[in-house]
Parts: sequence; structure tokens; C-alpha cells
Amino acid sequence: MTSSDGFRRMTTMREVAEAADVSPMTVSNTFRYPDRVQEDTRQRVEDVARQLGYVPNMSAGHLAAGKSRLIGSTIPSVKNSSFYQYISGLEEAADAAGKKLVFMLAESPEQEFEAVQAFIGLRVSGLILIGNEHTPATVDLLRRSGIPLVETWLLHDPIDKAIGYDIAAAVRAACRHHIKAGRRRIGLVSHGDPASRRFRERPPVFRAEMRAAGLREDLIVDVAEPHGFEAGSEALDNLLSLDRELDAVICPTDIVAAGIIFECNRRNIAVPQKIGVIGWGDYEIASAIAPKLTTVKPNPKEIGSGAVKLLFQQDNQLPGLSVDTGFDLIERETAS
Amino acid sequence: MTSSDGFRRMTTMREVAEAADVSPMTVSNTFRYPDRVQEDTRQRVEDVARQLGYVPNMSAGHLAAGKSRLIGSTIPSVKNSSFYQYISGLEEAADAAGKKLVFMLAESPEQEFEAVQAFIGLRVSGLILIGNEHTPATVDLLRRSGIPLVETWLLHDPIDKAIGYDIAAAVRAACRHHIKAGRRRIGLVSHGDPASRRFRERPPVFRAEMRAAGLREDLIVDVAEPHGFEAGSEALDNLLSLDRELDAVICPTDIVAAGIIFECNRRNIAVPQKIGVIGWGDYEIASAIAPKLTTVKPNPKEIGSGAVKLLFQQDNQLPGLSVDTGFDLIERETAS
DNA sequence: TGCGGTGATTGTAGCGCTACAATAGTTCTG
DNA sequence: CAGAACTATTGTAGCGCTACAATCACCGCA
Repeated sequence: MTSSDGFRRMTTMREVAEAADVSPMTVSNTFRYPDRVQEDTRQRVEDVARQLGYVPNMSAGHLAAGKSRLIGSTIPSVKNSSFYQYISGLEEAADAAGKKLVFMLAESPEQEFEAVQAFIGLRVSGLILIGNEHTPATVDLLRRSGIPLVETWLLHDPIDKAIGYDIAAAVRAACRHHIKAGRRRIGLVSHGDPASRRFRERPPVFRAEMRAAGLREDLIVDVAEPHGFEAGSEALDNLLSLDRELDAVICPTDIVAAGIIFECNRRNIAVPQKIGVIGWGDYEIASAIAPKLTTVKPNPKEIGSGAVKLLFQQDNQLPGLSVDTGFDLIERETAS
Repeated sequence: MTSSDGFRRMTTMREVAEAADVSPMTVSNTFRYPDRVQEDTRQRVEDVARQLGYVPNMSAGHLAAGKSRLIGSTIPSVKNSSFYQYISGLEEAADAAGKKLVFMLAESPEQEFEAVQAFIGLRVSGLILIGNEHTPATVDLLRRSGIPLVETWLLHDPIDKAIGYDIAAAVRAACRHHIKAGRRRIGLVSHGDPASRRFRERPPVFRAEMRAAGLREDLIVDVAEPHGFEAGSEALDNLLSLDRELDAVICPTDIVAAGIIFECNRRNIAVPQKIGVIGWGDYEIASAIAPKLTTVKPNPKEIGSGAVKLLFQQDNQLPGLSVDTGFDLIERETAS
């Protein structure tokens, strides 16, 4: 193979054109607008192109056309398995729209900025970001670029458009579920990472609900890593030392919930009899673990496919449009 | 925002140059080779660029330079949590090398072909693919393009270079571990998806080991989805109906192993007393579940970072180089 | 026979940038 | 103080492609 930062000189459109004895424009049309080209010509061009291993140079194409068929999308980390469905949704919808999805990793607002900058540099035709936790520089760049943008998993204050669900409403539903089941000492496992507003939003809502019900509102513990099982043991421990009569928990993810179940098993605490547990996300483990997790289920696939549709929706809607894909509180075994 | 398939006319290098009263080349140098430009000039150009919201057009840059700073990488699916470390490794090494990683989803050889084509279209400077299960068209494209390529997670027959571990050796280690513990009726949970040679490689090695030890070599069952917990229950069921005295299992992933543990709990089968279980991957759940999983641990992070380094290694090495990152059989509780 | 109409094909120009060579400006050496 | 040896900056040319308008070939019909 060639040197590390160049690439072997590849077949160009002109070479294909010469070999197929047509003009470059016909080759271009063959690839971009096949029905502008007569059947047999197209066939011939395609054959020659294949023989020569021709792959159109997107950079040149994008430059000349002033547009691209790429959609840029960030992924926060691949720890969270529920993003699988989200990404499937994105992929399917992008495919249907004839666009290509490219991803870059963005685990912090700073990395997100880098990713956004690279995507804008590539002149993607649309951008899909997770959440609304951006640096001011990112927001500025986004605004100036004018690239269609969808923020996902949340609804509030979109820069352009947003699709997701109402997290506060889901917290309320979880609280009320426990209360209705007669639980009186309810704990919340939260995650305060500044990068995660979608977690930070929860404690205030929780407190308000508890206050309204006349219950303790201070049973809140923080975990550093909401995608690890150990966080569950730790959180349970801390919660129990706050109130040893704790009888219910609401978790930031199903992983933490599973960690709590594992820990309860070890300590011989009966779930749901002694402690009721509500998870979040409806990950696979929710229905695999024994007892099965009661959990908050967003609609990741709908968020994904909806995001792409929203991106290219030709509405005269002013920016600020939010689409609510809803959520369900799936009742299984860990919280009656 | 603008119409769906274009983007707002963005600031160009020439505009920045005019505003900063320098030539376009100085702007170019400011971004690409800062030390070719005098400190104060650079400062001025940077300020002006920031004010105008200038983001260099990578398409134009790539076209003009005949090269890019992008590395293309496929992700097979985001179901598998152990890829997190792999991707971290890629990201860190790419960062250190001053390259940008872009991902595309490739869940089948056909999707992989599309992704490779898109990456070549973008003229990435290197390509990192998972596994060696490619369509002939993909291999052909890869060969012709001459783009540096690393295949990961495997060692055999690389097109260009490969980095990973010896799966056959790991299967052998797992078999021998069970045998040494006195297990005599050992089952293998396999996964025959044609897209997954890394799974398909296992049964023959397993059979050979069993034969060599004079044990049954036909206790093999297939699961459709190696990343789901239910597969565990199902596999255990099938294995037990093949031999109700089954006393050991080797799994394709820790998820399946966890599913088997869950099922054993339900059926009151003691692990590891009655059945020993070896998982694969050392996912987080391996050390979270009770009893803790004995498992095969590859070195995902090393595979990731090694892949990037390998990609741009200026060795005179002929293509065909494979780097073995090894594996460990982590002894925990489910197989003594 | 000629003329408009239709559809396929082609030439022109330029997208925004960078490699490279050339030029201007500045310092150093004998 | 001339001229070599830098360094900072600038023109020139062209990367490979596509939008757009122009051209060409062919048909039917008056």
C-alpha cells in the first residue's frame, strides 16, 4: 500500500469517460442522475467504471455541487446499549432518504465541538446531536453554519429542532408509581456529571414530587458512572445509610438498577417486597434479569428515525419545533 | 436554516484573506502549517477567521491536497459493549496521530461494502475494518484503492495488516480449563451467522479438542443472536436436551453466559458445582453478576490503539503483517 | 422538404483549497 | 558592504467534479 498520508492515484471521471468514449458529464450523470442517460450508454459507462475500479471522489463532488449527501451524527459513547435501537432508527431513515450517516465520537462537550467542526468542514447536509449540552462555541458555530440540525433525546429549547421525550414527566410517573404502591421512603440515584443535563434534570422533579406527597425528598445519592453495575451496589449502600428503612429506588439506567438487584440478592433483601426498583431505558437486561425490571422505556428507534425525517422536513415551521416520542412505564416485577 | 440539501453559503478562505489583508495562502498556512506564519500575522488571521465564523472546507482541501486527515472505521453494531474500549483505543491513538476518526455502521458485508465505498469516496487516509468477512467486491475495492488498511479482532490472512488475537487458541484454552477441572460433558454455544467468521471459527477447534480428550464433541448448539440474554436460556435448554448430564458450557459472549446463569438460577442448577460456565469478552456484567463469570478477555483497547498505529506505521514490512494482542482466561467463579 | 419538439449528450466555467515555485524582506558573513 | 542564506509571504495552476446552458440527433407532422 502507499505512504501513510496519501493515497494511490485513483481512476478519475475523465479516464472513465475516455475509456467509455463519452464526455465526463455523461459519466457524472450516469452516477448521479441515471435516467438522464440512455440505457445502453449507462450500461457501458457502468461497465467501464467497474473495470477501472472507479469510485467517484466525493470531495470533488461536494465542492462542485456545493452540497453533500452526508448526515453527521455524534455518538456519546458506546457503553449504553439502548443507543443501538436509536442508531438503527437513524440508519434506516437515512437510507430511505438516500443519505449517508457518518458518526464521530463525542463524549464531552469539547469533543462534541471538534466533531461538529469536522462535520461542518465536510459540509454535511444535516447534523444530529445527542442532548442539548453544548459549549457556547458549538452553538455559535451551529447557528452561523445554517446547517439543518436536530437534537435528540430531549425536548427543551432546541437550537433548531428537537425530538425526544419529556424526562420530567417520566420522573413524575416513576415517583407516582412507587407512591401508589404504598412506598414511603423513596430514593433517587442521580448522576451529576455536568455533561449530562438529561440526568441533572431529574433531582428537582423528584424533590417536588416527594414534597407534594409529604415524603422525604433528601434520599438522593450520586453515582459517578451511570453505565456500570458497581454503581448499583454503591448507590444502594449510600441510600441505606441515609435511611435504613428505604423501600423504593429510582435509577438513572437499567444497568444501575441491575447492579442494585445484584446487590440486594447478595444482601438477601427481597425485591420488590422490601425494596421496589424502577430502572430506566428498558435495556435488554431489564427483561432478562430475575426479578424482571420495572422500567421507563423511551422510544429510541422512533427518536432515531424521527430525527432524520425531521432534519429534512420542508416545513415552514419556525425553528424551535420539538417532537415528543413519548415514553412508557413498563411494569414488570421489581416494582409492583 | 436553509433548504434541506444545500447549506448556507459559508465564509471562504478568500474572504478571510481579504478581511485580514493577507493572501489566501497565508490563511491556508495559518491553519495547516502555523509555524510557517509569523506570530502576529497568524494571530490576526485567526481573529478574523473566528469573527467571520470561518470553517475550512475539507472537501476543497482534500481535493487540492490529494489527501485527507480522516480515518474511516466501521462499527458492526453497538450492541456489544466491549467495543467501547476498542473505540476508545482507536480514538485516543487517532487523536495522538492528528487524525479524525469517522464511523459508519456496517452490520452485514453488504453494508460494509457501502461504507467502504463511501470512505474511499471521501478519500480517507486509512481504513479500519472489523474482522475479515468481506464481500469479494469489497476486497477488490480495497486492493485497488491502495488505502492503508487494518483489519481488527482477528489475525488470519489480512488483506493488508491485521491486529487481534488468536481465537482458536482461546477456544483451546477454554476447553482445557473445563477439562482440567474434571468436566466431561462440555457444551459449546456457537453462532453460525455467515457474517461472523469470528464465531464460526470456534466449533472445529472445539471438536478437535474434545476428540483429543476423548470426550463428546457433538454438544454444540447454535444461537441466532449472540448479544441477547434470552439466547442463554434457549441454548441451555437445547444443550440439556442433548445431554442432561451436561457439566460445562463455553459461550460466544458474556451476555449469553449471563443468560445461562440467569436460567440456571431459575432452574436451581448450581453454578459452578453442577455446570461450569465460561463466557467471552469480559464485559462489565462478567464481574457484576453473581456468581462472577470466568471469561476469555481479549485486549480491546490495545486492539483499537494498535490498529491506528499499525495503519500509519512506515515499515517496509510486506503486507500481511499481523499483530497479536493476546488474550487472558480470567478465572472467576463460574468455572473453577 | 422543413420546422418545432423531445431527449441525449457535451462544453464551459468554477467550486475552495493547497503544492510548488517565485519573490520580497531580513540577517549574517567575510 | 556585497552577496549568500535565511524567513515570510505571495502568484499560479489545477485537484475532480457538477450546474447550467448550449448543442446535436432524431422524430413526426404539415
